[in-house]
Formats: sequence, C-alpha cells, structure tokens
Amino acid sequence: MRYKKSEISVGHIVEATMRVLARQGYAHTSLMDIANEVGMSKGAVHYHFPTKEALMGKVLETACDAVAERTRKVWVEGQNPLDAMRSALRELWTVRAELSNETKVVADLLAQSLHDDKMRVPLASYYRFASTQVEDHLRTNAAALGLRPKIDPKFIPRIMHALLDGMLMQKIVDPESIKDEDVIQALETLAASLFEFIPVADAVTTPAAADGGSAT
Amino acid sequence: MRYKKSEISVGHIVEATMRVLARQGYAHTSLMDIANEVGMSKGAVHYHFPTKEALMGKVLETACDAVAERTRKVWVEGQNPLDAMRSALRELWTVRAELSNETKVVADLLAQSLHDDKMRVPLASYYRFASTQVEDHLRTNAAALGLRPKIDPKFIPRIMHALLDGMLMQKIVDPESIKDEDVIQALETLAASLFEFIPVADAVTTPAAADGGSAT
Amino acid sequence: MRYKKSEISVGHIVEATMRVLARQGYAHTSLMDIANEVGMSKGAVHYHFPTKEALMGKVLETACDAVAERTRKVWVEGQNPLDAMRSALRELWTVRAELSNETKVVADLLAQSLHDDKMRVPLASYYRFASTQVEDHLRTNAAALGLRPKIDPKFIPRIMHALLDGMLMQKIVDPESIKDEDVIQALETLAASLFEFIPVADAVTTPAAADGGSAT
Amino acid sequence: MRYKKSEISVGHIVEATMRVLARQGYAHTSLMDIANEVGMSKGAVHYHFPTKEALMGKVLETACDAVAERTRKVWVEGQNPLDAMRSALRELWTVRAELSNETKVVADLLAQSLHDDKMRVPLASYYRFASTQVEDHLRTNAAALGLRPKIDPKFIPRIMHALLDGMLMQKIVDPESIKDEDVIQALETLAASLFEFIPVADAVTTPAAADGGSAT
DNA sequence: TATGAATGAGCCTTCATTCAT
DNA sequence: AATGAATGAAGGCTCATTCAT
Repeated sequence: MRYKKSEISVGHIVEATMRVLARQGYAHTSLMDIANEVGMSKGAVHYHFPTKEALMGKVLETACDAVAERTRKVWVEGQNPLDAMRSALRELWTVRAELSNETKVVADLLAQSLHDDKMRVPLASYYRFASTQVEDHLRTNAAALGLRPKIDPKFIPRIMHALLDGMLMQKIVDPESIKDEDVIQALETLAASLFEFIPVADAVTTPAAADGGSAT
Repeated sequence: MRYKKSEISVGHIVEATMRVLARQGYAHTSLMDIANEVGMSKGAVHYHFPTKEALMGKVLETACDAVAERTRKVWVEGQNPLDAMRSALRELWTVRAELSNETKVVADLLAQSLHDDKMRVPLASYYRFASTQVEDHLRTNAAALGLRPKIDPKFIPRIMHALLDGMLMQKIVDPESIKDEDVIQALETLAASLFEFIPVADAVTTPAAADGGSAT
Repeated sequence: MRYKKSEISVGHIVEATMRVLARQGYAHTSLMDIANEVGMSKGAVHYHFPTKEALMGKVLETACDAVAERTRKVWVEGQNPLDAMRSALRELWTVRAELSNETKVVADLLAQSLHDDKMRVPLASYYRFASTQVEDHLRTNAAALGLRPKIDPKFIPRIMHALLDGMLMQKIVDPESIKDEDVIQALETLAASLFEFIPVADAVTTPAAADGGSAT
Repeated sequence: MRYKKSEISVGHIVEATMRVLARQGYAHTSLMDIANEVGMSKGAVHYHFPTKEALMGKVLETACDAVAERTRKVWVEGQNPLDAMRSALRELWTVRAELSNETKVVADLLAQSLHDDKMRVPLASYYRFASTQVEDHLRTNAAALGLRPKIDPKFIPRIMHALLDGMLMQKIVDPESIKDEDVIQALETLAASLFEFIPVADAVTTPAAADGGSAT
C-alpha cells in the first residue's frame, strides 16, 4: 500500500502528459506544462522519471498499448474474415477519426521517431502486434470459408493499417476533403477486392463465380 | 546578375534548413543550427525571415513543391491507366523509400500540423494537387479502355497516397518488416483490384478480359 | 551492543562522505551522492545531520583528527630533536604525498574556509595542536643537546607544516616537477639550518660538532 | 573597433567573476551572481563564454598571470641574491597577506584542481614560471658574490613559495596565530640559512668562515 | 545586406530540505 | 531509525528575437 503511491503518481503523470502532448505536441511541450497539468511540482515529475526522454518513452508505450487494445477488441468478434475485416475497418477508422489523445500522441511521436531511435521500439512492436494478430485470424478463418487472399496474408494487416494511418494524415491536414463515409466505403471495397472467393463444395475453376463473389 | 542577392540568400537558407530539419527534426532544430549550416549569422537569417515560424512555413512549402514535382513527373507518361498506376506506384514508393530530405521534412512537419493550423495549408494543397492530377488522368483515359473504377475516381489517388504514406511510416519505424518488393507487389495487386473491366462493344471474351475481371 | 545504532550510522555516513568528498570535491558533492555511497536514503542522512553544513563540519573535524593523529605518532619516538625532526619531516611528507582521503578532504575544505568562518575552527585547532606538540618536544630536548633554534621555537612547527602543505599543493598541481626525494632532502637541509650548535661545557671540537655547525 | 567591444565585455566579466569568486568561493558562485556583478544578463555571459568551466578557466589564468606579475616585479631590482631574496620574501608575503582577490581566487581554484585536471594547467605554469625566474637570478648572481646555495637552486624558489603558500593557509585559518612580523623574520632567517658564504678572494677551505657567514 | 552583441524568457535538471508513515 | 514522496528554489544553458552598426 505504501508503494502504491508512487505507481499512482506515475499513472497521473503519464495521463497528464498524454493530454498535454495531444494538445500542444511534442515540440511545444515542456516539463513545466506537464507538472502544471498533473498538479505537481516539476521536481516531483523528475522524481518519478529521471529524464524527459524517459517520460516520453513511457507515454509512447502507454499510448501504443491503448491503441493496440482498441485494435484487439475490434477483431475478436467476427467469424467470416471478410465481414470481420469490413466491420473492423469501420471500427478502426472511427477510432482514428475521433482523434483520441492516444492517437494524436502516437502520430506525433511517430514523427519524432524519424530522428530518435529509441522511440521506434514501441511503435514497431505495435505494428507487429497488429499485424500478427490479424494474420492469425485470417489464417484460421479464411480458408475454411473459401476465401483466398490475393496477397500474402502477412501483409494484409500492414496494408490496411497503412491505409488507415495515411488517410488519417490527410484528414488531419485537410478535414473537408475526407468524409468519413467515403473513407469507410472505399476501405470496404478495397478489403473485398483483397480476397478471391473459391467455392468449397463443387467446382473451383469458375472465374466468373469468383468474380461475382469478390466483387460483392 | 538576374537574381537579387536577397533571393539567393533566401534560397540558401531554405536549402540549409531542409538539410538540418531532415537531420535533426523540427523539435531539435534551432536557428543557430540553421545559421551554422548556411554559414550566416543568426541575425542574417532573421533579416530574411522575420520569425522562425515564417521560415518553417516557407520550407514546408518548398518541400511540398519538391515532392509534388516528383509526383507529377511520375504520371505524365503512362497511357493505360492501370499500367500507369502500376508504374506510378512503383515510382512513388521508390521516391518515398529513399527518404529524401524533402520527404523527411514533410513527414516531420505533418506531425507539427496536428497542432499548428498554418502548417496544414501547404500540406493540404499538396494532397489536393496530387489528387486532382490523377483524377483527371483517370477520367480521361480509363473509360476509353473499358476500365471502370470501383470507387469514386476522386478518391483513388487519395487512397493510393494514403497507402504509400502509411507504409512509409511502418518502414521508418520497423525497416526490417517492410521489404520494398513486397510493398510494390501488394500495391500493384491493390491497384488492379480498384478497377473492373467492362468489355467494350467488340472484343470481349478473351481470357485476358476474364483475367482482368478476377483481378478486380 | 555497546554502541547505539544511531552512532554506528553516523559513523558510516561520515566515512562515506569522506570518500565521496575525496573523490569529487566539496563543490561537486551532493547529499544524494553521499546517501548512495552509504547505502541509505537522503532522508536518513538528514535524520542524523540536520543540514549539509553540519555534516561537513563533522567530516572536517574527523579528517583533522585523523591527520593530527598521524602527526602525533610521528613525533613520539625520536630523542635528538634534529634527528626527530628529520625523520618526522620524512614521515609527514610521505603521509601527505600519499594523498589519503583525509588529506584531500582537509585540503578541499581548507579552501572552503576562505569563505566559511565555521570551517576554520577545526582547522585552526589542528594547526595549533601540531604546533604546540612539537614546541613542547623542542623545548624539552633541544637545550639539553646543545642545539639552539635560530627562530622562535613556537614558530618552527608552523614553518615546517607550511613548507609541507605548500609543497603538497605544488605536487598536486604539477606532480612531475616535485620528486619526493628532492622534497625530503630539501626539508632535511632546511630543518638542520634552523638550529645552531652551542658547545656545551666539555665535548666540543669533534668534527661532528663542526658538521652540525655548518649545517645550521 | 567593432571587435573591441567583445574584448571589453570579456574583460568586465572576468573582473567581475574575480570579485564574486573572491567573495563567495567557487562552490557558491553561480552564473547569476556573476551576471549581476557585471551588470549583464546571464545570456550575455554565455555569449562570451560557452560554459561556466570555460569562464573559470580564463579567470584562473588571469589570476595566475596577475600573481605572477607581482612576483616578477619583486625580483627585478636586487643585486645581492641574499638581500634580493630577503626583500622579495617580504614583498611576496605582503602580497599574500593582503589577500587580494587574485590570491584568494588562486587559492580557491587550487583546491578545485584536486578534482579537475584542466585547472591544474595554469597553476602548474605559474609555479614553473616563478621557479625558473628565481633560479635564473640565483644562477647569475649568487656565485659571483661567493654565496653557495645549500640545496639545488632549482628547488629554492619552490621551497620559498611553498613556505609562503603554506603560511598563508595557516593565516587564513587562524589569523591570530600568525603575525606578519614573525613570518617575515622567520622567512629571512630561513632564506639566509639556505646559503653558505664562500670568500672569493683568499682561502676557500675554512669551514669556520662559512659558518659565520651563513649564520649572519 | 549582414554581423556581433545582448536580452530575457524558458528549458531540463539538480538539490537541500521537509514530512507522513 | 529510516524511507519514499514531494517541494521549490536555483543552476547552467539554449534560444528566438532585437538592435546598433
């Protein structure tokens, strides 16, 4: 119980940093801002994090975890991989489009990672997590339903995340040009065209059937 | 001399800033660094740009122009929109994967634009330019060849750029996981699936057509 | 247990401080460093010493005592004051030249005493102790052996200590220029020249006496 | 003329630092104190000296030069080395006993040099200068006057400076115990006993004569 | 057009000290 | 007797900006 106090404070600091970072961005966030936001002295912040860098590392990690968690939730339910992917994409886009603090922080620190090696670590493991998670799902369910991915299943989640992240950037920069419905619809069409339908039961060689199926 | 001394100096400053920014990132770049890189005094930099913000604005504009220019070149040649898009994607990815100074600077300042309205302007017009340029191309050529885009042609370039930008982020963060060949192959497959082949009057049932269909 | 826990801890703290001070110097030693060296918390150090100043005072006192103790040992044995002084000087120089932690701390805090009155107290009593101790020795033995000091015997030990301390400073600053043998030889010659030989009644013209004379 | 301004400011800063250092000591002197004393902003001080250490280095150098200069002046006049040494010692002690700012600063930074290699350099060259200067003087004049030093002439100035510095330390720590007249008298006696008198004209082998001469 | 000097606010960090437990 | 947490005042240093020249 004695030692919990520190953990609590650390938690508060990380949360406050997330808010400030989302509001002002890495380049314009000082420890003073953070201390004010968390309602502590600068010294207290340094008591828990020896250096600003260390704090930022922890914050990035936390933000990645939070985003990953949302990603995880999105996938658990679906059965049919195509439907799963559709609804997941819709969810994933919504999560991004809301521009939660965590999303902003990840975006911001991702740019930092261009010049700071250490920042890459949590980001890399986030992408790897998201990638393998979906890959497993596809490997398990797709074949059973006669859906054959047109590209390496390992790459599908990376492609989808890239699409989402890239669209988010455009939305940030130019919100009027990016309507959520357009994005979602485009995403669904794209997702669909990543698979070919291969009827399990009867014939396999009717490209027309595959055509119709995948185009739906 | 055709150019005033001032214009030349401004050019030097912008170039130098591009280098420094690519090297150190916005958050860790000071006017001192820039002045050193140009070989001028800090005062001189301030003579040409009243404020750091103004300089950054000009630099971002220049970087966007440079990137747009490369994008433009990539599209001019192609005839068949599908082939054009394929080769364009390959080019666009190569340009990004090289991580030129301009690319880095755009990525870096894009993150800044999350918190700085003014920075969004040149970025927005870059995306709009890239978007409309390709849109025009598609509108002109696609129909003539019996290719019908499955999604709003206005959106296709945005999707493609999103894909490229998003993949670039993953490559920055975790280079080992992103092989250039994989990316290019995935992009081509995706590009292909964005179009349906609609048999024009005469030539119809060639297997090639069926092929195009299944590739949708 | 004979000693209270508190006394033991105080001892540990003082010892640790001595080590840290010898290693880093007063100006670059923080309570944190000391707490780390003792293996205690900063709070614990403050429990035993209300203030950093108080701790430093105690440390200086201890260091002075330690140095004085070594000085004391050096003098007890000899009989002939001249011989005693010779061997003592040799010893005293060796002690200094070894640059023990205590020696370093005394030297360091001596400089502090330029600006901090309280620090002067233990240093002053160290010098007084060293002075009176030797003075007594001289007063007792010198006359009996027909040796007459050329300068006030009260001053002789101060002179000798000054010489030793001053040489030490030069050795610290420029070790290559100060060879221990040179120092010792010079000190012995000097010590000898501080006394005149006064023939006592009987034994007179021995060459040894002349020798003693020329050494004055 | 334009560039002189910087030199003037540098001069002011060094002078002010000397005053503050003499007043408060190295360990308790901040750049703020210095900036206040010189009537400039902290930034201005950093403009001229990139780091506190650099400033301190320059100050130590200046202080050493100042002290060396006074030492130099003291020696130029005298003819007879013994007389010269006597009056020089008197002068050197007076200079020290006044505790000028330069003297204090040298004493203070000398203690720092225990833990900071760079500080040793100017101090070492000060001692070397003082040493060689007097050595030359002795070599030139002593023999001509029939005075033979009892110890290596190279070492005489080092011994004398050690004596002076050591006495100064005692005076700082315990002023009441160190009377200037006592010091000077002791120094003269000591100086005298460092030489033997060897009559040039007639016989050289009379130890008695040497005895009388050196004892004077 | 460009420089050198100076400013002052702000930054990250350190530190002696306090206090509840 | 000792700890962990927190404070707040400096501390050294950086930086965008100003200005006389």
